[in-house]
Amino acid sequence: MLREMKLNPAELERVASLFRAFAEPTRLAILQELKAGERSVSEIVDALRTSQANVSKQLKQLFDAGVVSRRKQGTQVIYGIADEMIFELCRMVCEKLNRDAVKPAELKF
Amino acid sequence: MLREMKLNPAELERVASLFRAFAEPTRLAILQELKAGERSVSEIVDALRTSQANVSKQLKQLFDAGVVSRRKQGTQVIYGIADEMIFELCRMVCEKLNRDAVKPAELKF
DNA sequence: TTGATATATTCTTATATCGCTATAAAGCTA
DNA sequence: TAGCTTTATAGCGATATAAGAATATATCAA
Repeated sequence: MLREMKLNPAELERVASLFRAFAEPTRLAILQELKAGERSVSEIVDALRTSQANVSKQLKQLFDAGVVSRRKQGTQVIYGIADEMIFELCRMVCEKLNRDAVKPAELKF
Repeated sequence: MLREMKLNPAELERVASLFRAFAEPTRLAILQELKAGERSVSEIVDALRTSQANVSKQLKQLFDAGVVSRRKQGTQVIYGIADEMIFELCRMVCEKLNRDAVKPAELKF
């Protein structure tokens, strides 16, 4: 028997919170880098155009949201995707944007 | 031939912007109301625990994001879901939260 | 131990946004 | 027209957060 209930405020906040992890261009850029495979923080910094401190901070948010995983390797910290559903989400969002757009250029995460 | 490209900053901002529409509990609560069918603004206000001004503002954000549709009916404005993909997104997010959780209570949008 | 490298954290500033109150605008109806 | 209802908007205070600069922490090498 399927429940068809409305989420309470606390549950809505948890859902909103996970969406919030994807609601920022820098974090999406990080996820794009990790799509090809695991990366150390400095590799991500080199690939993006922002500071190491900022990358570290955004990675922490992604980690706390359960979006990325990490492991220490000597002095480095290697980050990876914790759940592939992330890319399915991004794909669906891009598809919607492409449907809505007046066709400027197709987006594909 | 499938493109496997990285989105540029402007494209990432568009994707982030759509995620942002879902990154707020009040807007999710509105979407939950609309899940059962079209609603006027005042019907939504009655269902939620916030002001008419706030509902109106959040509806505007959802509308601008292409998430809800609207039509005037006399003095009322009737809002509805513009794209059912929304619920698929919410479903996937809830499923991930349920996977991650130490099983407090299953979420289902 | 000293120094170098890699990552995280703290502090600060700037900006965005949530929600409130008050008000405006638009459409009915008497 | 006047008054009522419905919705939208403007202005405000409080809070959140993105990003930079500086600093702290940890690991490794010499």
